[in-house]
Amino acid sequence: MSENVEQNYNAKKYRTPDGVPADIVMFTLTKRERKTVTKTLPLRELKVMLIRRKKWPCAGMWALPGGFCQEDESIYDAATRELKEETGVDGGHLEYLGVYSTPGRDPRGWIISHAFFALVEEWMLEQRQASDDAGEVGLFTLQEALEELELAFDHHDIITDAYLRIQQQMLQTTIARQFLPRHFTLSELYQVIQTVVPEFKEPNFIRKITSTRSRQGILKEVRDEAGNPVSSNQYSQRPAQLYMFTDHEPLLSIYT
Amino acid sequence: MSENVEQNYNAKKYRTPDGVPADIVMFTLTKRERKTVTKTLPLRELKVMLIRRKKWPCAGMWALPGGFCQEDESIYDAATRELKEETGVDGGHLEYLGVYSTPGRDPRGWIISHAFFALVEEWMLEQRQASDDAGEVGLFTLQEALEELELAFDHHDIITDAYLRIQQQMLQTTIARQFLPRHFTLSELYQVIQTVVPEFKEPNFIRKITSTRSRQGILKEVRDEAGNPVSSNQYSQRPAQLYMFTDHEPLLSIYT
DNA sequence: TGAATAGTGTCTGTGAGACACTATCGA
DNA sequence: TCGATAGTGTCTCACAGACACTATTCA
Repeated sequence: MSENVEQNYNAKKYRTPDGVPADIVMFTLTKRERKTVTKTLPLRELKVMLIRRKKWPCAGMWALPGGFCQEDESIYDAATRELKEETGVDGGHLEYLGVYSTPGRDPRGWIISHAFFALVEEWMLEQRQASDDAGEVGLFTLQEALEELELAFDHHDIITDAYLRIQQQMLQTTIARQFLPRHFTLSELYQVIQTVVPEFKEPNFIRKITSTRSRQGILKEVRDEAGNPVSSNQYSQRPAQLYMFTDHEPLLSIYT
Repeated sequence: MSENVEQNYNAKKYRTPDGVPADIVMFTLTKRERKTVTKTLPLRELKVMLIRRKKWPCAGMWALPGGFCQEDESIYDAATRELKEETGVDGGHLEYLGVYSTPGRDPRGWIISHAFFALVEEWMLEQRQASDDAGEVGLFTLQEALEELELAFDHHDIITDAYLRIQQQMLQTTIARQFLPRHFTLSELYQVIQTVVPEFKEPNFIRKITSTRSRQGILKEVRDEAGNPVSSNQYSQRPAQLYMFTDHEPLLSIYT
């Protein structure tokens, strides 16, 4: 019974885990300008950063970046530290995903891994590629990562879960802002959503999002000092109204 | 760097955690018949089960039931096992909540706790109250647990998080089914939602939920073999149509 | 002028929301 | 007949969804 375990508890009297790492699924949205006669939206792709392992176990296989948690930090602290070590940046979106603890998942012993996912900008990962102790680093599309690569440990499961989670978050929260500049056009927003969630189809997207009720205050138009709407023609011939996210996160319900 | 840690990894060469417990926030919806002249809905209250600790640390304080994870099981297995030990039942809703790892959260050492929440029926907890090795067991409303009791470790945080999570899940998934019989009336459903999320107010609940579009197929009417609608007057003079949940879980989006 | 993207006009159908009204049954 | 819950009638307004149309800019 749990109470007996607790009342007799004494560190090292029982078998304890051999390590508690934090592994991070680092997503980025790459953006490549297209060479066309007229202005167009850039191509965007959702990619995940992996490193090729050099040592046992799983030498030569691709794995998530991560590292062991230390006694004087929380798991979240460890993930923050790893993210900074890998990208050179603190800040950005870092969110807990879950725990992976199936017995035998790591040949080194009883290793309980905590997965996070991070949304980072592409240039942050380029720094990482320059660092030398890193080993080989790669940016892969989700399809490549999940269907073509040989992944270490249970990282295939972790990436699958992270992909599902980021898709859900993309539709239910405003994390799209992590992949956009502060001011953006509705086409850009739509493109970001569709890049992460290809199933998302809204033919009347602009219509719906600009009708006050349904956007529920998550967006507002950008206006200059004089109160005039601000638009941009960076990606199109005709200038498009710029929008920004508000601080409001709506509460969804299946019953309303 | 994480790679160096990994390449030199050797169990017990580094400081490792002193234990990885699973703690469970067991919610139940109590149901008490009211003595009135005519039939009425029962009173319902959301409660959480706590046990009073008998030993150091936090002796005498109220704590979440839980126990240490063993090497040959996953954290989820450990939670399942604990849930069964506490309630005598396997099955029911058990869901991962998160990890609690702030340094110093447990005076016994480096203890990383994994929290779950479970939705159980009241009678399952009564069995637990009968078992003797258990120590004192109590069922408390959320307000009592969070504002009046002295809680062990960081269990106040865990219960707060679990409460927010169950409220979110109540509105965004069909976990309400865990608190209802297979066939139920819309008043019962509304009451269950309101018990868990008091802020939820829908004056036209029946109207909205019975209009095909907005209920999105999560509910369907109960019909008998002949295809006639089935109703019940268990809680009201006038019989009410019975409904049941379908297997459909709708996908919500802030953008549609 | 044509290509490419940004938006609007307009119509139909349907849900939201409010509020008063009727229905059913048993005490 | 009254109390208590279940459910409907009806009205207004706003949004959803479709589709054709106009607007803006630059090569």
